[in-house]
Amino acid sequence: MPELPEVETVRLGLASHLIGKKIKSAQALHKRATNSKSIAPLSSISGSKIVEVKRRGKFLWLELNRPEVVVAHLGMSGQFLIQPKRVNPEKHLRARFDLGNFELRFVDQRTFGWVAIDQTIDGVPALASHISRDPFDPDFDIDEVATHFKKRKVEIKKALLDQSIMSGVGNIYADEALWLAKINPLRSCEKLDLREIQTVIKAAKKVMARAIKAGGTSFDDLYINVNGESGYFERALAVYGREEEPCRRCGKVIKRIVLANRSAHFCPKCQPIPRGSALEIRER
DNA sequence: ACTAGCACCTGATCGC
DNA sequence: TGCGATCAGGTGCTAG
Repeated sequence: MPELPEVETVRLGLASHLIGKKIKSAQALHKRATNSKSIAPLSSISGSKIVEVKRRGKFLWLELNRPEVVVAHLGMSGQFLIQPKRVNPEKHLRARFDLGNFELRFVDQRTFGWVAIDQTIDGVPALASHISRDPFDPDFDIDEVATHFKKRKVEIKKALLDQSIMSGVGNIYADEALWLAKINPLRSCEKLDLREIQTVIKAAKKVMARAIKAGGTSFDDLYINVNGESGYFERALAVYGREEEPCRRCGKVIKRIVLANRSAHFCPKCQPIPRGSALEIRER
């Protein structure tokens, strides 16, 4: 569920509540809550102090006053909540961290999310070492990333979802970025010129920056910030979830197709279907 | 190195 | 009221 803007909203919330706090104790409450590659049980960080909260793409981690980090991925439905201790356990509570006056809780309906204790390599948790930089990383190199995209033979939307090329973009913001860039999701990476690829990358950064300002996209209570509040970017979405509704730019009806077993939404006028694609031949 | 396909879960919704 | 099919914001692993 959560993509970069939602994870960044969570990171900001965690940073404001947790920096400088001491973890009295920590425990996992579900067998899938701890990533199988965790180098130690959550309880091993008892007594450590939280120094910083970091993010790369959709991966989050807490830096401590010791070499290990607490790394987490929210999967499709994970959430971190700052809660008074007296609040009853949530239905899908998977792990809890005792911070003294309050608790940090990891809640996750679908259990695709996880937390882990990990070591870092060049400042990045080993569990996230295969994840490329996201567009907000100061060392993000747009020329290098555009060249990487250009070498791929898959549709641009599939490549946007590949976190090893560029991280942070998920199904919502891939569709939104392509709409903003006026590029059809079915266009092949290798047939796009570098200028078009750069337009897509810049559009992805722009739409995610706007979403961060709005506190992320909430369709329901599966995505909420650390205080339990929803983000309000949903009302700004141009194509995602808007099948059969008018394009906000040209008025044409938004189409939905299936790509890589997931929904893709686009405006057939603003984002012309590539010549020769199966979809284009069917439409002729 | 790249790609497709599936597995991993719970819950909401929809058609019958 | 029930029941199966389908869908949902993601990623990791496998085989080719």
